[in-house]
Amino acid sequence: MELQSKYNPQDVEGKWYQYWLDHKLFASKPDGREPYTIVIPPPNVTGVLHMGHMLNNTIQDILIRKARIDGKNALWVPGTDHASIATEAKVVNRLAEQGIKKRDLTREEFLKHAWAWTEEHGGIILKQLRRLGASCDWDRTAFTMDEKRSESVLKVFVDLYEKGLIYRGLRMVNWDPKAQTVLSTEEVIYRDEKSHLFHLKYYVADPENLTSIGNKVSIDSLEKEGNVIHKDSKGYYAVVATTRPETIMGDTAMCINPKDPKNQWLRGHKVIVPLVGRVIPVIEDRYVDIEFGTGCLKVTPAHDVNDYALGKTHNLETIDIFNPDGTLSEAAGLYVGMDRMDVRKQIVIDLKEAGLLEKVEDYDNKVGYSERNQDTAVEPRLCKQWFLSMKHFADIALPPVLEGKIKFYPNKYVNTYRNWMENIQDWCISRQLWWGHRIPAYFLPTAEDEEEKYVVALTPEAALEKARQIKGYENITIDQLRHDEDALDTWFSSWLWPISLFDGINHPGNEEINYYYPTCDLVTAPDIIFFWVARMIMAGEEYQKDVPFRNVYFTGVVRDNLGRKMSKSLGNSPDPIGLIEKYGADGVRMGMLLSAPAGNDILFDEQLCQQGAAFCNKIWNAFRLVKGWQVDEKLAQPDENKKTVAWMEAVIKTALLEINDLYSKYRLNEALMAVFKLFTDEFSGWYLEMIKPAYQAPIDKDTLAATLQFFEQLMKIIHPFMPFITEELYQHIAERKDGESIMVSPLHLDAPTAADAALIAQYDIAKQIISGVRAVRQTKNISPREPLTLEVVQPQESLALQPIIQKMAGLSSIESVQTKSDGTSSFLIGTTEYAVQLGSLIDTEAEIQKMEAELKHLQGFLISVQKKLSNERFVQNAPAQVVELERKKQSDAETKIAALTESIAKLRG
RNA sequence: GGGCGCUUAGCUCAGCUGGUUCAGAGCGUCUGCCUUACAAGCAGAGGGUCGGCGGUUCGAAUCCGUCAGCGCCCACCA
Repeated sequence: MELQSKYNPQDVEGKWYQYWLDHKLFASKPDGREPYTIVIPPPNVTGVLHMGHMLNNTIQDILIRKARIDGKNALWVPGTDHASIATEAKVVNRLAEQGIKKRDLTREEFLKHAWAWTEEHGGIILKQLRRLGASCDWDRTAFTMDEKRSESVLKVFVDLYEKGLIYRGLRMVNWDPKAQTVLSTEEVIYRDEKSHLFHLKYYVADPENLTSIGNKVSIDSLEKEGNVIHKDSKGYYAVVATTRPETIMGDTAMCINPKDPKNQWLRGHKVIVPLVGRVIPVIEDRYVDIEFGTGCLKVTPAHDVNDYALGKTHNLETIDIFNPDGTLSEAAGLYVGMDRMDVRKQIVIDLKEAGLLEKVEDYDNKVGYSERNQDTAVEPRLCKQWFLSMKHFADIALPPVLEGKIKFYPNKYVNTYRNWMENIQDWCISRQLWWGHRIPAYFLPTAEDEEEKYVVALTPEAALEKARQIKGYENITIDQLRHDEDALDTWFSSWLWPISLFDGINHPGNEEINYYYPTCDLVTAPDIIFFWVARMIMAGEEYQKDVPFRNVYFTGVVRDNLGRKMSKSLGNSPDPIGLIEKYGADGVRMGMLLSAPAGNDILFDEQLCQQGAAFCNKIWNAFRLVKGWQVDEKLAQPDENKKTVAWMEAVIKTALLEINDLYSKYRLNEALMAVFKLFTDEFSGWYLEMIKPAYQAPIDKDTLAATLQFFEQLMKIIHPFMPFITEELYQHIAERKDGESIMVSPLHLDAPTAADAALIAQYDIAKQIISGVRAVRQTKNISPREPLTLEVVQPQESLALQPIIQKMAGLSSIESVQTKSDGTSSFLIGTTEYAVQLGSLIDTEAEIQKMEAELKHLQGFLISVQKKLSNERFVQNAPAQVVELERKKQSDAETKIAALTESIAKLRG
């Protein structure tokens, strides 16, 4: 068949993907082979593919396909995540566009909308992954909220509750006023912000008593003691520095450090909250930093974690001044109904007007934002939530990583992991959301002032049974049970992923979980190391008593070529599908990977995709060349071809060994580079040129057969990186039966031998000679077609590979000589000199200059070596090998210098 | 405030336990070629005192100290 001179990915990619699907080539079932399993980090079900996914999934696909080529039973399980906060927010937004408010809907109505949204947008991302060539076993596609996964989640909740690890408690938690739900500590991202430190006046409520403290009788004497006393026309006041003036309505104390000399005068007094007018006590606690601000801290127990702790210690009243949506509540008394951010602006104006604002300073502080919703600051809030006690999980999840049962690539994340585990906090797992797994807890009817009572059970019926065992509730009915309204944190389902995908929670010890678990590699971004990676290890140890994966490959952040993070607002993120259409999936895969060392950020440059596309074209054309050769069945294989075939075989074996080693270290970009060089330089640049028959001349059948075999091996080696073009050419190399595929055709090569290494060394010298001659042509401006004669000066042994060198360097002959002729340009390979006869083309002066430059360099080199060797301590202390090497360097340099000196002298005549 | 990592050619990066695989690769640059597979190509060339300083050593890109710059993670200083 006729092949076009340009490779067109569009012609083949769709075709082969469909072929793989039709023949179920991605499918895996447990069998006798070694399993190789990856579970996909489930993308948001309603998300679209971005460059991070491209990188991440390209890597997974490479690993999976490599495992298939290695003959393993490879399984890549796909799926999506319900992403409760993000998805619920999207649904709420869409409803808002239609004029529907979430709070006007029942839970059931809302969920109907949410499922509709999921079905509409769900799975787009998985379709997009197919364009990339992702070889997932699609029949296994799972969803964190499908039946099996949901059942697993609820079972685990009940189990952990029964083990006493899940509890319900009143805690200061992080509240997202926009999504109106609580978040875990991990979901809060702190950002540096330029803000202000407002210095507010808190007037002393009982100034008449100021001078009667202890033995002090006058303000003067107080000041002499080091007190810093503020006074204006309205009286004495303390200055409190705060970044959040809008919270003063919640102040229930002011706190000083008992050791603070500046503020002794305030001890035991009361101050007045500005604007609010409430009188609050001055309390003392060593928590307060004497150096910060004025050393006076306003205490707002309802809205600050530290203040909450202070409030507990000092028995302070807690005034919650915010509504769940971040507006001010009735309890605030002022600014009721206004948003907290607006209040901040307004209260500053009002404080200033009232003369209660001493000054404003610029101040850099950190403000927490929801990881999923980065435009609304998180509010600390006191409320009752479900928590998972983490100490036990840290205890079981830390050892496997520290002991190396799980390896991290790059290894530096082990420290991060350990640090987190050692300072673990309990995990707040409830969310005030509807889209998610509803918490299987059921509240019993109680009186207003009575503490809440509840039971935890898989079903309402089971809950009823449990409830009836509680004293006083023997006759309760199912309608009287109130199912908890809250849903679970999304990660509470994701952490079971490697188990729940094989139904290991619902059916422990089933065939699939036994075969596929633990999975082999996890490929993910480091920003979810705590959210997901750590917790999967916890769940794995808890429920399977084994690690969920052996290796974790952390990818970097995809940035643009200026090093900026890709973001929608910058518009610097290319459309992945657009890239695939432009460069082909193979080209984009190569482009992604070329600059992606494990764990380093990748600076994505579209130009790299171009390089990938160019490589495809290179492969394509190499195949075109081979396919175009006419074979002459009667032609005997020339010796040099036989040798070159042996050499190529050695090269491939050697390269494969290196490539496999790079795979094992997850240095995939380097593996790809090695593959690229193997094909481009060794195979195309050298091998094919060496065996290429003269124009329109036939090739012998043995060489052709060997070449096709190499081609097939090379396609298998390249396949993990570039699945489409390799499948296309694999099918062209020989007749393939329907259903056969390169993907499931394992490649096994023997390790290279010493003889292979010797052969490679021999060809290396030949290549150097060829390059030497080409360099002479270049500098002398001689056409590659102009036949030349090469002289080998005083060869120590007969020149190997002479016919090949002649052909590749365009030489008419190669002669051994004792002294080189006049009119030659020469170069050294090792200690042997090679001279190209140039006749009248020779520029003697230029030759002399070139040689003198080299001579000078060699002399300098010789001096440094001699210096080393004349150093007694070096000769004594250095290993014999090293000294020997230096001696060899010395004698080689001397030989070369002698030859050069002689040549120069001769040229000079 | 604590911890981790990085700094090598114009760019992106390799250089593991100190010594010819020690100064490398790819891309880019420059030069010459439309050579009958490929101009998305071929051939050739130039380019770095390995962030600064100090130390250990016969010998340092490599080990130690220190300084500078960059990045990441964690932490309740309002």
